[in-house]
Amino acid sequence: MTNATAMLTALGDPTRQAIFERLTDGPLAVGQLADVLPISRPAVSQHLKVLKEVGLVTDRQEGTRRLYSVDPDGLAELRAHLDGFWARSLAAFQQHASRESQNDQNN
Amino acid sequence: MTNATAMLTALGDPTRQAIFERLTDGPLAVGQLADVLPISRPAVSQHLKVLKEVGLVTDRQEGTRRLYSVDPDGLAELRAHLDGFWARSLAAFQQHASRESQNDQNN
DNA sequence: GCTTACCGTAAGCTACGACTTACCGAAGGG
DNA sequence: CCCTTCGGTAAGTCGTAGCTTACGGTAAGC
Repeated sequence: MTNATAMLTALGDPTRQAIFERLTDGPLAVGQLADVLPISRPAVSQHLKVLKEVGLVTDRQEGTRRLYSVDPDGLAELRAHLDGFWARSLAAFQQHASRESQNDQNN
Repeated sequence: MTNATAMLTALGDPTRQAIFERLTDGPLAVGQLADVLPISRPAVSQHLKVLKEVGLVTDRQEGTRRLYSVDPDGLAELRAHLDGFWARSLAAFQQHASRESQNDQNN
């Protein structure tokens, strides 16, 4: 399992999607996320741990609070992986289309 | 839940990731996927159903077999959503950086 | 028309993942 | 120094997602 696939698995949970999407608007503390989301603060911590392990977010201490931000490098890696999907599927589609036109010529 | 987030949730399962990745190399029948993957054929069918519901794959009848392909439009939609994440996180990062330099001037 | 290949769906089981509450540690403020 | 705020971790519960086997249904081949 590559890192990008691990990122996709991490973002598979809707709650983690919501957390990550909030963080794209700027850094947030754990409590701030818990105030907005319909889950408890420990639950938010657990989700943030998963997102951090796959490299999608970063955390830094800010006094007594802990601010989480999206990791641009991680997000870039995920986008690159999706771009790979895109390139290959496009190539496969064009190959299929060319085979189709080949068949049309034969008919 | 937007369609793009539903796609992310669908791709959250590693088996579905494997299925989708295989399909990026070209259309495949259900049995062909089941031969390669370490799960039974009905399990593959169930995964394909999920991927189809969110618009990530398409199916067409080919005689007695059923060929599944990646849906370029669906993949494009997912990429666009990721690009939104990227744009917003970049803007937030730059805003944070500008605030930092502001603070540096004040110190 | 019978058989074979191929596939979707139903029913049921099991494991895991997403919560909760409870507890503890670290950092600041009075 | 307390005390309060803030957050990570442990333990335990519960729902559900993913898998299997079993069955039925359609298209092609002889």
